[in-house]
Amino acid sequence: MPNLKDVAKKAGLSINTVSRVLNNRGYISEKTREKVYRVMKEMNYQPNEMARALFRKRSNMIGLIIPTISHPFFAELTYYLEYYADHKGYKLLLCNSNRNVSKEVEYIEMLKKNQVDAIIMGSAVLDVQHYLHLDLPIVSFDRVISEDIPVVTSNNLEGGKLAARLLINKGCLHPVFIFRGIDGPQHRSMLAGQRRQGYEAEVESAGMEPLQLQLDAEGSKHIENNAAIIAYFQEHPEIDGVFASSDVIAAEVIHACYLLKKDIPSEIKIVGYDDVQIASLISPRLSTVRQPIQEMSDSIIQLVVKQIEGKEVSMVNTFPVTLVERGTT
Amino acid sequence: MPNLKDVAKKAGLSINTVSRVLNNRGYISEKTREKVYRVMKEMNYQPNEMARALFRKRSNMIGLIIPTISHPFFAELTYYLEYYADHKGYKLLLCNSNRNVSKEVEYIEMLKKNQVDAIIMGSAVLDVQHYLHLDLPIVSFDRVISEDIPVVTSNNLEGGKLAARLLINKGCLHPVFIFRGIDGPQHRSMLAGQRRQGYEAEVESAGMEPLQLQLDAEGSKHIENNAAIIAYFQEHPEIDGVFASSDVIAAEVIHACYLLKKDIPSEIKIVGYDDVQIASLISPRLSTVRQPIQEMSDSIIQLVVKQIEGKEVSMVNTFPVTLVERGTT
DNA sequence: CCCTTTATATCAACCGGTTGATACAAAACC
DNA sequence: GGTTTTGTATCAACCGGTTGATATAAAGGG
Repeated sequence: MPNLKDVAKKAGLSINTVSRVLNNRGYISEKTREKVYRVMKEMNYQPNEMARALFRKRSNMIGLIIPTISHPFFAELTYYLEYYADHKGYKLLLCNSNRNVSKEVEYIEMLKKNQVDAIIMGSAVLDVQHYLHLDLPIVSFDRVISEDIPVVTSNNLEGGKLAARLLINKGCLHPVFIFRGIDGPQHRSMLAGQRRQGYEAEVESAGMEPLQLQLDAEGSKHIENNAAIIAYFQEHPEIDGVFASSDVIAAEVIHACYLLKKDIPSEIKIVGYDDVQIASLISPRLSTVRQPIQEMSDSIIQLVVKQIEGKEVSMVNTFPVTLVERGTT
Repeated sequence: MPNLKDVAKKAGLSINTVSRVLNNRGYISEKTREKVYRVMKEMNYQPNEMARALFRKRSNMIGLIIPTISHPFFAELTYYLEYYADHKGYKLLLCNSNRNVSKEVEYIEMLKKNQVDAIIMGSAVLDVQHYLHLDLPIVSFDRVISEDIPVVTSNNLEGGKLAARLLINKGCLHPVFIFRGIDGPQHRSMLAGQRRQGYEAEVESAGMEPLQLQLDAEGSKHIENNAAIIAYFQEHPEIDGVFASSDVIAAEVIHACYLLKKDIPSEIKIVGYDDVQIASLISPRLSTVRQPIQEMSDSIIQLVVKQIEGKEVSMVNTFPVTLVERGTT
């Protein structure tokens, strides 16, 4: 690969002059400029962005840490994050933490060593202290890390209420909230926990008992979840409505119903959360609480860029959710 | 952020000595070594990997270009690619091309400027010529770019045959192959086209006509696909089996059957391709041709690393597929 | 005790760029 | 024509590291 020196030599100029052409700095004659461009094209010269980054102390890279890209929600989120990052001239470094604490620590260190300009945390199992001396712009997703780290989230409380209200309005008398361990009460700071709270509030105010079923956090194997859901349905045959904390869990619930030959929506109604592709792909199509993933991604990137540019940002960025009624209610 | 100079000053040593400790080069006394480590810990020093990369001409970054991370297949592939890359000390730079030619060109240039050590092409709509003067290790996925660029793929021909044979064995008399435009005959070099060929060969040898339905390449909107599938089923009521070129398409077919109240598997049988999460999430669970995504990802990373290290690699790497029979056949 | 090893630390050049200060020439002004 | 202004190109230092060559001191050998 040719470098500036090669270009300069071939053009009969000094390195700095060529660099000046590249950066549009100082006075350069048209003749010189054209010659430089010509030679660059001839040699197929590409500036070394690493060298530039080193000098400028700006890599234009953003580290993205999520539990796993194979989850549809994070896949869609990441798609849009990459889209908006690219628009602003940033590249995305992908990290799957699997919600593993030590992996998260390692990735944060790695990203810092690699001079990313900012980190987007979509997985956050670490304590605040780890972030204090990080000295790097961060945007958190769906979890409050600390008061001075901006967070982007959907209105989970409202989402929980919407889902509960829909089930109630459709005549459910015994709805249950089904969630993964990670989304549960033990992780208070996890904003997704508010889905549960919204659901509880609404169900209680309708004079019903807010039932819950917690699936094993690690048991992402469908079989285990499936067994747990089926067992729960058999123990509680009165259940006639489900609010699942994600569309993927809702799909598992639907499958359990299929196996138990419970008809949807006549015998049991189901509401998911997220509105990812799978929601409109399964049969019947899933009623769900829609998070505006694209807008949220846009916001995340904007917050990242603003912070990098040293501007003020708002700390809590909550996006409205909307109810999407389809075939399961 | 402290740098080597700061560490050296605080430890009362020269920069180079400290660098030697970091790199385990030359003779260093235990005392010196310990002192350096202590000071580094005290200052929370992290070496600047960009500077190291600049000198070593090795960024330890791999560029990944795929159509879109939001497709479940690429999401799972990417999950494992990141996993194995991380194991070998490489980071992944994510690029969604949307199968857009100019995007692909831009991304390739960007990756080159950013000094990635190699590129994994999961999207490849470009001509060979673009890759010729790239002068960078490449591994292609599911598409032969040129003779000297290694490719990793599943045995698509065999997969097509397996699927067709399953449908035939289960008694289908009028099976149809449904695929997206991009996977079709016009892209001969696309190995996924071989799924069709395998299917055709098997169906013909059973004395039946190999029917086909091509969905709009761009119409990734479910609605359009759905309408197309439903229309096809209404025009061809004799259809009693479907081989879909991906699990996502199979899900769309299942949904069309749900709307048309065609019972699966009694009235119509369906086989997908990939065996991604969604296959075991939909109801009934999808029979499909399984690609060994994890092993393929491992192989891709191995090919990448070998090439970076200047070793010889095999050009064609075909992985066996297996039939996974579930509820749709 | 001198000479060779062996251990330890430093000098200086380099990776591929950027940029403030500066030299030099040509054009513009009075 | 001398002086200022403006245009053009170069010098040298820097970003944060790495490394071959070299200097210096301590230990070992005869």
